[in-house]
Amino acid sequence: MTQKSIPDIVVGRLPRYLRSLEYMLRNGIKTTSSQELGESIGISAAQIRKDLSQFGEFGKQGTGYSVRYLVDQLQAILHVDQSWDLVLVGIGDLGTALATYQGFVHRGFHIVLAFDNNPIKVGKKIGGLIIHSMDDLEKEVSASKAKIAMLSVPASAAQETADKLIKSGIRAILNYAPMQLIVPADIHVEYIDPVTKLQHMTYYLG
Amino acid sequence: MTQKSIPDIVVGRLPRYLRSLEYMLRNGIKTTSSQELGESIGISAAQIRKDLSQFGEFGKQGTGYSVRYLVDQLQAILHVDQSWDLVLVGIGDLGTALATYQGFVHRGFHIVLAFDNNPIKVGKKIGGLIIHSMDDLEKEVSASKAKIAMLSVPASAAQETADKLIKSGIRAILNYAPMQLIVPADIHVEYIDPVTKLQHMTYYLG
DNA sequence: TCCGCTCCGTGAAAATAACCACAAAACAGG
DNA sequence: CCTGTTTTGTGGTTATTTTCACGGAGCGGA
Repeated sequence: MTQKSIPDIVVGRLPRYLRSLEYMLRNGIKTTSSQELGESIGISAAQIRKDLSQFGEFGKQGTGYSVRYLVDQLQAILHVDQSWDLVLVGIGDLGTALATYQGFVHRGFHIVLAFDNNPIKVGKKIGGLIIHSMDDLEKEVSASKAKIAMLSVPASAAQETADKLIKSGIRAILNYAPMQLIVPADIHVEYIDPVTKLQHMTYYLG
Repeated sequence: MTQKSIPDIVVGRLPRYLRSLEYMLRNGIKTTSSQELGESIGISAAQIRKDLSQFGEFGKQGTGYSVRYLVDQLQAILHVDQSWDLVLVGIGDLGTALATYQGFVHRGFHIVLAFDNNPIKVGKKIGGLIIHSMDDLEKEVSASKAKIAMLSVPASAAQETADKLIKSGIRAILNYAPMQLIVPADIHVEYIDPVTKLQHMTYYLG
């Protein structure tokens, strides 16, 4: 079946398919087609069929895809048919927003540990979590089963913090700090930098 | 010279080059090479040279690139050698974080208008801005010179809000709502959905 | 049952993107 | 002014990604 590895660019599209399909599911749409799904997310129908075919045959000719079934399959492929624990490091304005954001829980991601190095914040509660000292990071993270961290510390502290997280067993980092992290090859990093996105758009605004 | 249009994927890398170069500039590094720049952001040297060559010749053989000069050039290419006004719609936890985030101002983006439809919030101040009612959105945005909006409203309100923004002269939207927007071809939209990024990573975490 | 539509999965083709490798420019040291 | 080293910009090649287009399965109606 899928012995040779799937291109990362294909994997990156699957969450977008899933998001749109989950929306259909909530709205009671039972069946869809590659055509319809493609139009809803701005991707060609052929592309969607090709992407999905990398993982198996999920549709029926003449009918299309069962939304429920395809959601289940994509969740399994992306391993989001289980709940994931998250670690949150850096409880500034952004970290606070992340800690209280309801969208994570609804989609299977639970923040279980929060850290900040500001002594005034340590011990306080945020979104049901006690803020721990950065000094306890390695101990606490190692003791947890979290494999994913969200990093919302200042750029100047990001690399150092990432190193500690990796040493503590973290395997994937969602980095909100506006800088590139240097990590071992088996650690996955994704970046969220709104300014980078804005600058991409200003190119076209002439 | 560069009459035929530059691939979007190339444009998307320029902000990353710029970010790294600005970091070098702050640290007093006067000169760099495609090799060094590439290593700092995990992109091949050949790729960087090829990308830059789409816009002109910025380096010197044997020497490399003047960091200062290349920063200036990239800023001009991306049109971030000027300040840009932003509109922020949706002042929940995330919107609040965006309103107070210092990283925008430092990199030339100024939030000039903030909107929320919650009457309790309207009239209050956030990060030096008065929160306006959503009812005044079209009037206020049309009167401003902002061309870019950040959208941090609930998914259910995103499309409707985007439509109003576009009607008011907005040409680019940074969408934080976890849903695809349907917009005219000449409107630019970029998406920030952390859950999508997390799901991309869980694929590899098996 | 047969016909007309729909729509998947896929091999082949086309289009894009990334990489390689080299001529030539820059410069430092003798 | 010559030599050795560095590093750009780029034509050519390779690799990846997207699109095309078609056989055939599914389904509904007559």
